[in-house]
Amino acid sequence: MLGERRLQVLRAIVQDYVGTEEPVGSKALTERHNLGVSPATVRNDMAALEDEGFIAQPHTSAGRIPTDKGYRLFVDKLAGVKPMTAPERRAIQNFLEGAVDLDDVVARTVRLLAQLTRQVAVVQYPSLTRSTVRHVELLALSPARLMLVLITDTGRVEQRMVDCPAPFGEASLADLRARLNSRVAGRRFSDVPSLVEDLPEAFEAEDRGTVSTVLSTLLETLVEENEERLMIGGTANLTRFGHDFPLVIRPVLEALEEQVVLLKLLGEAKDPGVTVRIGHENAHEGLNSTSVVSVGYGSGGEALAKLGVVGPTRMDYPGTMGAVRAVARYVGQILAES
Amino acid sequence: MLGERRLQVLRAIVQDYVGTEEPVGSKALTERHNLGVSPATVRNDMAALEDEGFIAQPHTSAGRIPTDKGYRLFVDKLAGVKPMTAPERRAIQNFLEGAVDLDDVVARTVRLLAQLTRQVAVVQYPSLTRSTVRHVELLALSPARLMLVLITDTGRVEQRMVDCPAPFGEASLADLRARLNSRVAGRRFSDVPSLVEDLPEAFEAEDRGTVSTVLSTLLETLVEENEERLMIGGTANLTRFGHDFPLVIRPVLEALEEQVVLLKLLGEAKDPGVTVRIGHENAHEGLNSTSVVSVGYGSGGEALAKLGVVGPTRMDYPGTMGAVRAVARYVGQILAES
DNA sequence: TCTGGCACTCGCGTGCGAAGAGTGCCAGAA
DNA sequence: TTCTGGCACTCTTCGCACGCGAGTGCCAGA
Repeated sequence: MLGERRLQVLRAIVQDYVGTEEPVGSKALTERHNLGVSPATVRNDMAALEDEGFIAQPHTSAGRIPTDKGYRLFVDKLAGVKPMTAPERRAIQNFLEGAVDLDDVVARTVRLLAQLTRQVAVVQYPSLTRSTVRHVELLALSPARLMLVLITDTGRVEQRMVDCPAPFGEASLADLRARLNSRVAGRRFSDVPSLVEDLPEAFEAEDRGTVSTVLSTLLETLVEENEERLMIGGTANLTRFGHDFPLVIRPVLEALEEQVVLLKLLGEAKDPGVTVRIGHENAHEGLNSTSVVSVGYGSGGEALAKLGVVGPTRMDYPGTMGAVRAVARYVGQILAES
Repeated sequence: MLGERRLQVLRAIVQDYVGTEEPVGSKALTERHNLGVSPATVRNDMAALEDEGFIAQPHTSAGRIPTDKGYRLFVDKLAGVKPMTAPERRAIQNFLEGAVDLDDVVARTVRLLAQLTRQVAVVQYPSLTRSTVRHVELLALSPARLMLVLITDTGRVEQRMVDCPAPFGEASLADLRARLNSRVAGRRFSDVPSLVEDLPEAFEAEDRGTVSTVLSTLLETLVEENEERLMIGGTANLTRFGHDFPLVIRPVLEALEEQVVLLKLLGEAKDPGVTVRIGHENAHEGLNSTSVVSVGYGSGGEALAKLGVVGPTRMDYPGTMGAVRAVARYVGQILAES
């Protein structure tokens, strides 16, 4: 069992280490924080904290640095979420409000998060399947070639080419478009499969092949694997990683290039609030020396997608969590308005 | 005036330095390349090359490394473009052919270029204004709110919200959509402004305000500044930059984050073929120790946009130029098919 | 349970010397 | 005139020893 003062010592170690990037010793601790006890006492506490695995020494005769477990305790018990100041909130709102379309919203969000947290920002596009259909458009490019365009209420647009098995008349096209929209507009994409399955039956035999092809293209587009997109930014902040950084930065950059990895990373966070995954808690090996702070965002109650930042385990957790939470909130508002 | 052998010496220096990443000395040169002369002779040539500014010594008693001017001479006179091998060409084609939409084409191109050249890849989306209009769609989201969707023949889709000054009936909407498309479909986006300027006159007075609003939104979307988008990838390759890399990588990452900088960078290259900008030839300061190899690509004769790579000045120019040229060619084909 | 003291460890910076790579220059050969 | 071998010189790099200082662990006493 850890006493109250030991927790204070851990908190002080985390704060100092995050600030100075250098192992922190007992003397420095007593000087910078008025713990009311002597360095010797702090040393005893540190020894205990080390036994429990919350802090470690890089080598004998150096100060202590927090372990992943130590950061975990800090995040869970010792620190809250630091709320944004009013000017910061205004700045966020102003910055996001100028966005002209969804791509722009996402791009601005990435920039904003990267600037606020001074870390690498990751923003997922709103999920297709969890959005609702605003409109489905079908365009005839040539008699046997269609373009299918899906538009969500969040402003996301997906388009696909469809090669028809047989020529498809303008009248049939208009018919299909109208039927399709009357069935699915305003409904959730996840309900689309069941809403359209009997649609071919409403058409003449000669058109059924094409209708089926269109529908299967539509359904393929909604498959999990395709629907997830994301944008990252602020990679220049990786250079602030630390002294040993050439070794660390490589795998991180590689992981960031793999969208699959990132999507899994964000997907793992089930918590409705801000989720923090520290160091080895991240399944991906290249990210073992990073922490990921993420949160869901959405226009209504439900989360449409996730956003977050990736940074060194040695990061300002309260501030980062505050920034991530605030940005998510405003992005949700912006999407609801559009 | 430089003799033939001196040029050979320069070529050998560039090749060795690119391979080994280490300053190359006179002895090593004579051993690895059979120049038919002794190290002493090579030393004299090197002294001459140094006087002319083609090579330099990092410090006395080290080998020579090429200067920007040296690379420039190498690229212009001493090396050609190394064509891709047949298997490489097949791999490129296979990789690009699986693309499902334009975003996918661009994303795949970026990955491909990054893998082939092992450098940072940059791909610009096909220019809007230089494409032709496939379709313009107008959707009523609410009585006074429209969504404008532009689709190009390269598969690019742009959407914008339009807030109407007055409610706009379904019939007027269909009318506007039909008139708009009959005027601009199949035409180049750059011609759109002049094609639509008298369109409001065809409508009732009460609808003219809305029509004008729609048109001005349309024209704004075509403004140069908005129309350029790009995607980058392969930033993990920056870690292969060199030993001194922490200092170099930072400004490069920062420059890469600034789309404006990159767009200017690509825009500067006027050459119809592969363009190489070496070190200080790049206007942007952060990129002074990098070279940019770029080329235009397009479905027809005209370049729709640019793509290229950013890497250390110490790069394999012939190979990189070959890869960039080949990828551009295949991307052009893919876009022409879609 | 806390505190002051003390011996101990160990990383880090510094200085020095040897080794090695590479150069510039010169005199002689082709 | 051009190339070549030889030689002295310059610097960088590496290994090593040394001292300093930060920080620890432990112990006896308050």
